[in-house]
Amino acid sequence: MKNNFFSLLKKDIKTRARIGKIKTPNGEILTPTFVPVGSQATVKSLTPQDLREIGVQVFFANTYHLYLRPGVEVIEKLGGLHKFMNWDRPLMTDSGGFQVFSLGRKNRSSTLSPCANSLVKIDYNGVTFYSHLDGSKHYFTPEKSIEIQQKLGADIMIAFDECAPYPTTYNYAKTAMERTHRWALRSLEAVVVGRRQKQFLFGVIQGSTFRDLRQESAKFISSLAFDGLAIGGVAVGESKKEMAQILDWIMPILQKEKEVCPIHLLGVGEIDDIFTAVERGIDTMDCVMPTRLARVGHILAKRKNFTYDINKSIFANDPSPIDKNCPCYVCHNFSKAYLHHLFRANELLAYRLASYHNLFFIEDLFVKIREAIRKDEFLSLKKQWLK
RNA sequence: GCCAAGAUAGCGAAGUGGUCAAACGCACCUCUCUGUAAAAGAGGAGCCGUAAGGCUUCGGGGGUUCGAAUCCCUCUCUUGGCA
Repeated sequence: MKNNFFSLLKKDIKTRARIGKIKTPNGEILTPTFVPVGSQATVKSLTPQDLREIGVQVFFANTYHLYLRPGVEVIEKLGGLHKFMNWDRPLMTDSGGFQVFSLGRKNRSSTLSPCANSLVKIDYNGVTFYSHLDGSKHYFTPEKSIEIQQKLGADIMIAFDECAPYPTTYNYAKTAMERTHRWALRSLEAVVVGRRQKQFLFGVIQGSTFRDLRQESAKFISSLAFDGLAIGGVAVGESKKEMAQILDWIMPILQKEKEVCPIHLLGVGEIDDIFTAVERGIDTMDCVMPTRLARVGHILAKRKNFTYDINKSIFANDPSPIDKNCPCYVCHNFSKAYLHHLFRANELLAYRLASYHNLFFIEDLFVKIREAIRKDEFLSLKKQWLK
């Protein structure tokens, strides 16, 4: 089964896990895969060459960040995002919706509605927000987000949505979802085909932790002419059980309504979540986790909690690699003691080596996952990792 | 040898009669991080205790005072200057 954009290569016989291929003007993406986050047109501390070595197929830049700095015009003049940062593989841009809402939520007690504080004002048309850089006032609409994303020129764009906070009331979740739906329609209409090279657009499903809302959202968004689907509003504070539940509610609907269509999970990426998501049919997922943890010295490894803190003094004299089972460049060339030292000394190489390894670890896991699905062994791989 | 300045928790450095178990920075310890305002953030940090609280601290010793890191005497050491 295939269309021009996405093809399904293999379905797991026991779960909804599947292997697919996304075809973009800048190359193909074999799924399931991880999408590292590089909001400011960089996966922090890593070069495009590093990313290639690691096996990164696609990463996730951000409309909000790039719009505020350096500005869309700058990137447009310099030939678009790919050229600007010299990344010639697939690229996604987030709509900026998440930032507008989550950054505005400065006061954490005001979780019921982002409007409870003054930094963000939502109206029927869009969102007024203030720059975290200089406090300047800006207005985003679905059309504006799409316009920026088209100028940036990523292969895959995300429709402008409202991510309701957690916890929230049923009524607010419904309001945010309905707004997301209206904005989805407008996002679709805003796309100017042929403006740049072909860009694909993903619609976002919302509905918080409410079953009927999630299902309604899944049906509505998948009924539209999006190239792909994205699930938003998860990993925002709800339990892992709730997140799995949400996927259980909506994935069958999405896969039925839009049979040949990639499904992205927004903002999820802890190791157990990866299995949860892939098992339910998720094709791509982005997350800051591996890169953010790396920068504070939390090293991913196949052990309890899948992470440990290289800053701990017990590693000061440890000659072993940071992950003895990992074939990556860092694990092949440096000791725990060395990385420990780099972190203690605040040396820049610390962030780079840790980020390199952590991303490699995740990418390598996805290689294993794809291999397992191919052999119908996904569940046994999962069992082996999450015992 | 004389004169001057100084000695505060691992280091640096506030404090100059009570609100000081002692600011602040670094280092240290613990925890947190899921569509990146993140090379971040929160907390701890004399000793005992989960806590309430108790006990011992501001170079050593002695004194004044209801009360001293803070005032006085003395010793030791450090740093300048003069011989």
